[in-house]
Amino acid sequence: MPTTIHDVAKKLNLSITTVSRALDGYDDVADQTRQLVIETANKMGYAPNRAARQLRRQKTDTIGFILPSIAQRFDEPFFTEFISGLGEELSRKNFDLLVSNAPSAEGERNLYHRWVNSHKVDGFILNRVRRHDWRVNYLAQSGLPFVGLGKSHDGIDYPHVRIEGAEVYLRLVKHIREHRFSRFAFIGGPNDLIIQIERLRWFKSALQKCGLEVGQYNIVSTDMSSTGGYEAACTLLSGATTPDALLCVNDQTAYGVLHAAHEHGFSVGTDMAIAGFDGLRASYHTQPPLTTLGIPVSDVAHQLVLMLLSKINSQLPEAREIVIKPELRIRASTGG
Amino acid sequence: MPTTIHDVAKKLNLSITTVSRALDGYDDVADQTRQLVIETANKMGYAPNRAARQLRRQKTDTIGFILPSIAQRFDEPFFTEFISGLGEELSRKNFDLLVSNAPSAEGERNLYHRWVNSHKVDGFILNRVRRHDWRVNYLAQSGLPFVGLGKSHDGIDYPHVRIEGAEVYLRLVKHIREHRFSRFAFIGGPNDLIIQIERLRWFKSALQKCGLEVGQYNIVSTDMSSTGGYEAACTLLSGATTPDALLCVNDQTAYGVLHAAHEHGFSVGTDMAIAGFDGLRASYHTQPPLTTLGIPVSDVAHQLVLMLLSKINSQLPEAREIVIKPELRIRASTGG
DNA sequence: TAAAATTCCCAAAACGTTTTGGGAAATATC
DNA sequence: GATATTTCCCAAAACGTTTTGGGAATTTTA
Repeated sequence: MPTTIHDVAKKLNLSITTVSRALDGYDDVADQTRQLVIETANKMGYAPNRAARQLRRQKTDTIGFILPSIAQRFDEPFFTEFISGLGEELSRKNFDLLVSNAPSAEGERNLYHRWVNSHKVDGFILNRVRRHDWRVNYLAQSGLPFVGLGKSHDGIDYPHVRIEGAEVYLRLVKHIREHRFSRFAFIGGPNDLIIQIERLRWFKSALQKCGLEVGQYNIVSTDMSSTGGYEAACTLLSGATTPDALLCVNDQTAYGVLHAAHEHGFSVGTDMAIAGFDGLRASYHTQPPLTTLGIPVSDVAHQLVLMLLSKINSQLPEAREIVIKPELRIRASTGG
Repeated sequence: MPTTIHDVAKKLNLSITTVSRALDGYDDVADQTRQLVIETANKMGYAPNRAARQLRRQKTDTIGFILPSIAQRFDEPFFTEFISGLGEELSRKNFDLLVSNAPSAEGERNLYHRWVNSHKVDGFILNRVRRHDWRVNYLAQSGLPFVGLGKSHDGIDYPHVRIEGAEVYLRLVKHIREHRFSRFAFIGGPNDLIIQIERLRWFKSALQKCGLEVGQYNIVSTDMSSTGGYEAACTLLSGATTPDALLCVNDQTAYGVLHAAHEHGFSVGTDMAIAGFDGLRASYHTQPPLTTLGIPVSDVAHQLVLMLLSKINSQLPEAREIVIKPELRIRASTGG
């Protein structure tokens, strides 16, 4: 049986009110008393019962992250880094992180409903935002605070982090051109994903600025897994005229593409250029090391947490949008 | 304001007791009434307030997982798969998963204390168990249920999953020998980690059975990250007589080792054999694809959850130990 | 028909906090 | 010396459930 506030009060012959207020730092308790309370509370190993506090305060000091059901496979290091970043910042603020992964689209919906209705979290962090995202609409209507990595086109205003990669994408394409690669292809993800929409736009725009054509057939769609990338690249590289510069929507996809390229006998970096997006740590150790556009995943997670917490603690808008520019990391996979 | 049980009761002119019992499936409420209650509760979007229920029931329906502080970098796909497995099984049982990552050894200790004292979780799942593990001692003494992946040598009995890899390790070594590799080295992790102890033992025993010597200098210790593996391999491969068969304590380490091998001009699979352990999905897409001993990470996580829940719900011992044998997955990195 | 058993429901207590609205003692002000 | 102010503390209510211990109808049994 853990010690309760009653135990502490009894031992000191004080009321539970005083103990509570002493620990919470109210100024209507004598310094001497406060010292005593804090000491004995520590000595007795007292920690407030979370459920009782939540019930009384009507907040949970917990925020929720539900892994989107598109990422069924869940083998993406991106999420590990992201979740880790969330956890870091949250624990610094004495908040907890409740995670769950949705088994299906329907299951995902249920999870959100349950967590909202049963008051389980004070707010949500969204990831893999879609063009029209029911989560955004649902949460906005429910009134629960939330922030997102990416902004949906639903006309709803919410604090978010946005990646601005147009400029750096142009630099990437120019760099690849300098190494005499010219037949570009884009290995993308689901079409309604914000990151897909944006990254594909940057790709197209960069090619255009370099005076290159991009045929529709050179833009393929995957589920953004390594296997998805592998399969897409296999078909792409089996055609008569094959592309020689494969730009991927994320690093994960690029891993599969690398595999396929090797299997088809290409020498990546000389015969062919391959690049990713995200800058996962693992990308440094691929063979050859992968050129990629690095996003400071942990920082992004930190920022999202900070935005969410300030939204929770007050209604003040603070920063509505944080813009982050990726970093071009040139490695051997594009000729170095 | 979410709807409470009072709202439902008032709308139906029933007592909250009856509503509560109807929803909980007690048999002292008329079928007709129950139907009505369930219907209107659904229609009103009622979900029991978690905090209130927890407070009254004295359980949280939440289990905790704290990422060990050794894995600071947190970029290991192993954990993503593992956490995902935990989440899957838990949500199936209507439990939640609270995660946190410890910033330091001290921070880790504090987290456990806080979660235990404030009654935040009904149980813990341990990972990266050490030979002498304070977590095991602390939790056992606190009386909170817990299970672990691996068993510490503290003489404390707790339900756990154990990997039994001696036999399959021998098969791995034999396979590598058949491809004419003979100078073995082991790229391991911290010395007091159970997985390091076990895997190193299997390594040594397999070599012995094949009539091979293993010099002490051919066993190196890393932090089990890709970078750790990279650095260890770099020193190893800079020596006068270099090993030609590098067996790694896990896949993550092997990724770095692969990188180092390529950098030193070796052709992995012909000049040199490299193998991992864990069977991460990503290992299929390395160059060359990595030979590894596969562990069904999701299954392991499921089993751990089941053991923990049965421990929580009753004191019955059920299964005290589940033994799992890795699967030998031969790929090109050891000559195919 | 009376007693016993069953069916269906409910009022009140409890879980462990925080917050409200004072109130007694000590100190300061006139 | 009397009043006003400050200092320090506390009893009780509240948060939204679940559980306890009946109790009033209704049905069955004798």
